[in-house]
Amino acid sequence: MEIHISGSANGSGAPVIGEELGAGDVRKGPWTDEEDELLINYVRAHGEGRWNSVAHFAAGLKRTGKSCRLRWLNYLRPDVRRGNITLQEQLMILDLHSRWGNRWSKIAKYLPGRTDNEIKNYWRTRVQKQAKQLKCDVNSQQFRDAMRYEWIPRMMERIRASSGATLGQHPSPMDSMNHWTNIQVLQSGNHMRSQSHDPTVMPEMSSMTSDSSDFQHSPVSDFSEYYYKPPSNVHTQTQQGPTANDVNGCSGLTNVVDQFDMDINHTFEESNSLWLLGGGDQSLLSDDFWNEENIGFLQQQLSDEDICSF
DNA sequence: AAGGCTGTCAACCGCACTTGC
DNA sequence: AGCAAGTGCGGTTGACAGCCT
Repeated sequence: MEIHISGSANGSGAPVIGEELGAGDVRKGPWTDEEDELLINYVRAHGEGRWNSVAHFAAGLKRTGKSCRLRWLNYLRPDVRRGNITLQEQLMILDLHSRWGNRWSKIAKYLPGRTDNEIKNYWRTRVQKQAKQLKCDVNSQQFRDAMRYEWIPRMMERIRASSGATLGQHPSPMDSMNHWTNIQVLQSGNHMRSQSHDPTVMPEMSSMTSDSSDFQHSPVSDFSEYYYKPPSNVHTQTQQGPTANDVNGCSGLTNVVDQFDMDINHTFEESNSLWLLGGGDQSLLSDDFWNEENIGFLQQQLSDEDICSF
């Protein structure tokens, strides 16, 4: 058995009692500065990927390939952003999660510099906490409705008030959000809330593939639930809920929504660098939507039976 | 001051998927 | 087609800092 005393892997400077080395002399636990340096040097020399070769090429780095990959992607990568999740990012996370569910890596692709791990942690520590505080399940229809019809518009309003002047001349995610919200409001009155859901069940998502599903709609978002358009080679029998036609008799809506999906993806990509990296009001950088004022407001909204009465 | 509690976040684990043979 | 190795992803855990009593 070998005990390691690691350095300040988390920047705290506090010594961390190391852990036992496994059968293969593999180290676990917090990374030391020396290990970080070894890994950085390895990536400089060999590039990303081939993580299982790290232990071979980086002498002294007794980590598994998986551990090295994780350390690099979540911490050492030069473009990793640190610090508070901005209001815009929070909004983006709420929106994308309502569409895709716990597809953290997919969501992370729309938040430059943020890792799936960071977003996942944000969701668990902030959003789920607030859902608990509001006494509703994070996957419940109630919570999703509150998020969609109250929280997101409210966040948009705040962002618009703070950054409208600087964002006004460019397409922004806010424009897409408005587009999206408007469509949903259009639909909300007559159908969506009348559907029965099991609020505790997160719909199965295993049928989705990673990249080809970029423009698919996850059943997690009830908006997409009704307008899900599976790939032509996929049978639709497992798809729950009525089709767009069933719901509103509007055969063109699926196309409208598909077009919107392309819009929002395009817009996000185009504008991310602008509005995330300084295009907006910098005062929002450390803002947090989950403050007392907003939570109080939301509690009030949730206490009303018909929270989307428009 | 000390112990307990809570929130945050880095890291690990297990499983699924992909790729090469 | 089947297998193994490599990689990616999401869930979970554990360490630590800060707050509370």
